[in-house]
Amino acid sequence: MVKITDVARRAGVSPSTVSYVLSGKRSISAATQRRVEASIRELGYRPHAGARALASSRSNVLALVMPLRSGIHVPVQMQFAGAVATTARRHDHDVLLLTQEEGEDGLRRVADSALVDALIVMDVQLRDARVPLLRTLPLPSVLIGFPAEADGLTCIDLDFTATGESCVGHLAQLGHRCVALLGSPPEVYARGTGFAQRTAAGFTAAARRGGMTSTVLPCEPTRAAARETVERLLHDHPDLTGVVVHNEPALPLLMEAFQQAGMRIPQDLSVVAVCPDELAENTAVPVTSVAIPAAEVGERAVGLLMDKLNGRSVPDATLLPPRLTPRASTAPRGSG
Amino acid sequence: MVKITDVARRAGVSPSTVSYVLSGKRSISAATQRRVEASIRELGYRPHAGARALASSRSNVLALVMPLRSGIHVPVQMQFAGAVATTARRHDHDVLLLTQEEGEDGLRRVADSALVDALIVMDVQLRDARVPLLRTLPLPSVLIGFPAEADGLTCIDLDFTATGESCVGHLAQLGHRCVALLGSPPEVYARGTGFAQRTAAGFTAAARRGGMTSTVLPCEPTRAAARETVERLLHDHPDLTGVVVHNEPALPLLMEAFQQAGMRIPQDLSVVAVCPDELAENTAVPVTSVAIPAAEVGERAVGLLMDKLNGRSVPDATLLPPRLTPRASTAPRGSG
DNA sequence: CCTTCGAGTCGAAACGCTTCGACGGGCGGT
DNA sequence: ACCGCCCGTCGAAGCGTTTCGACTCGAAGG
Repeated sequence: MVKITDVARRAGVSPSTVSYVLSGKRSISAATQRRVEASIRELGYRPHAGARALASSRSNVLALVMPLRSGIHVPVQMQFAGAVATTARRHDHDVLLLTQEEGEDGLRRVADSALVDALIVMDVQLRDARVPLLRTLPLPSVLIGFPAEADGLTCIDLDFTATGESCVGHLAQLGHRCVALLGSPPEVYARGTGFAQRTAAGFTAAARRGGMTSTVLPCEPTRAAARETVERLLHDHPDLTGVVVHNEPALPLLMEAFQQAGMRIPQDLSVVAVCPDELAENTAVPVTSVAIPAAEVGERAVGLLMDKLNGRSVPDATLLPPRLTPRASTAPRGSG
Repeated sequence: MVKITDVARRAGVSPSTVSYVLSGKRSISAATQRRVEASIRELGYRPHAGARALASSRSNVLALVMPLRSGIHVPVQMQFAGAVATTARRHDHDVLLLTQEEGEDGLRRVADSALVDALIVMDVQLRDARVPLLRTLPLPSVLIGFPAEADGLTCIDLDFTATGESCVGHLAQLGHRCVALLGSPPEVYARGTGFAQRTAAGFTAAARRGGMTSTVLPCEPTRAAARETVERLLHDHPDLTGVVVHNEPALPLLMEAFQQAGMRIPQDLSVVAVCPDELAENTAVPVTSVAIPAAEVGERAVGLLMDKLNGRSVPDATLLPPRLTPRASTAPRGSG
C-alpha cells in the first residue's frame, strides 16, 4: 500500500505538506503543489479511509436510510437512491445503505461508531420513531418527507398538499364537480405516512373550496381490489366524472377496472395520477400526471446535508412545487 | 465519545483485554468477560469504525455495485439489495452503495482507500469492463451473473439457461409446437447481458431438442412496441401457440396486445413469464412463471463473500435452479 | 519437586492520516 | 536599515484500535 509518506518522500516534502495539498487547508506554493500532485499521480496514491476518518473525525460517508416498506413504489425509491449516491460522490462522499431491518438501533450504531457523518432518512412517517432519536444524535440529518412535529429538523419533499390541490384544480377547470382520490393501500395510511395524508388533505380542501363533491378511498394494488374499489365508488357516486390516483402499481388496474365498468377515459371519466412520467405514458390511455421529482429531491437532500456539514444554515422545510403534465386521460366534463 | 480506555478503566482491565473480549481472539476468564461486557453496556460503548479499520485493516464494509442501467427491472434489483444489506448485517458488515456513475474507477477507489473489504457486483455483462479489474484487485468479490470468461471468479445467479429450458419444457408438455421468446429491450442484448442471452440459449436449445419451431424477439416496454412486436410475431408465425416473456414491464402490455389481436389466453395462446410472483399474480390472467430468487441470490452472495473473507474456499459458480409455478395462463394446445 | 505449558492478562508499538504550533525567509512600512 | 507579518513548510503529537510479545500464575507431567 502506498501511503502519504511515500508521496511526500518522492515529492521532496513532508507528509503534512502533502496533506495540505490534498485538503487545501493551508496555502501551498504552486511549484510544490505541482510536484506533490505529480507524485500522487505517479504512485497512484489514495488516502486510507480509516486513517483519515480517525485523524479528522470525518468519514466522508453518509447513511441513506431506506425502510423498504410495503406499499411504496420501488422504482421511485430507487431513482431517489441513485440521485443521492451520485450527488454524494460529487461532494466527495460515499453512501452507506441502511435498511429498516435494524430499526433505530442501526441509526445509533452508525452514528456512535462514527461510520457516517450524516443521515438521509427516507419514507418518514407522521409519527416516526426515528424522529426523536434524530433530535438527540449529534449528526446532521435530512428527512425525506415530513413528520408531524418537524420543528428543528430539515425536511424536504414534493409538496403533496399542493399536489392534491393541483390535481383537483385541473379537474375543476375542466368542469368536473364530483371527484374521488384513490390512494395508497390502507396500511400506508395506517402507518401515518405523511405523503399519503397530505395529498388527501390537499385534495379534500381544494374540492371543498371549489364546491365539489369528493371522496377518498385507499386501494390495494391487486386486480381484485381495484375492481371492487371501482364498483363501490361508482355505486356510491353515480355522478363521478373525475378521479385522482395516487398509487402507482394500482393505476393500470384501476383504469382497466373503470373501463370494464363501462366508463370510457376520458369521455366519461377523467383520470389524473401522481406517478412517474414513464408509467403515465405507458398506460392504455396516457395519463395526465404529477410526477414525484425523485432525482431532484435526492440531489437537494444531499445539498442540504452538505450545507449543514459545512456549517451553513439551511431552511427547515423545502417543498418542491408539483408540476402537472396534461395527457390524454383528462377532458372537459361531458365531452363524450 | 466513550472509548475503549474508558471501558477498560471502569472494568479494571487494560484496553487490550477489552479488545480481546470484543473480538474473541484470545481467551478471557468468564469473570473478566462479564465485567467488561457490563462496562460496555453501561457506558454505551461503540468502537470507532475508522480506528478499527486502521488498526485491523478490515473495515467491515462491503461494496454493492448497482449499475442502475436501463431496461432492467428495478424491483428485483431492490429486493436483491435489501437481501444483501440485511444478510451483511447478520455478518456484522455494512453495505456501501456504489452506482455505475463512477465506472471502474469507483471500484478502484474504494478498494485502494480500504473503504471496503469486499465487493458484490451486480448486473454483470458478458464482456464486462469491470471483470478484468476485479481480477487485479486484492479484494474478494462475488459477481451476480456470469461474464463470458468466468474462470477464477466467484459468480452466482439463477440458472437462466435452465430457466429457458424449463419454460419450453412446460409448453412442450402441454403439446405446443411453435413457440417464441419475447425478451428484454434490444439494448440489453446489445450490451451482452448474460441473463438475457442465457435464457435465449436455453430456450432455443430446448425447442430444437423438442423439435419445436422457435423465435426470439426483443421488446421495448412500451405499449406501441408491444403491439408491433405481437403483430409481427403473429404474422410471421401464424401457428404460434406458446410464448415465453422475459421482460417484466412489457409483460402486461404484451398480454394485452395478444388479446387485442384476438388471441385468448390460455385458450389460443399459452404464456409463461420470467418475473416476480407478485407481478405474475396481478396480470389480467395470472401467469405461469419462473421467479428470480433475488433474495436468495443476495443472501448467498453475501455468504460466499464472508467465506472468502474468512479464508474458506468457495465454488466458482453457483447456479440456482429455476422453479416454475403453473398458473392460469398456460393450457394444453387446442384447449380453446 | 522442578520443569513445562497454557490460560489469562498487560504494555507498547503500530496503523496512516490530520492538525497545531513553530520556524525561516521575504516583503512592506517606517 | 529594522521590525513585524504573512506565506510556505516542517515536525510531532495525537486520533482509537488491534495485536504482538512478554509476563504471571497455577496445573499437569516427568
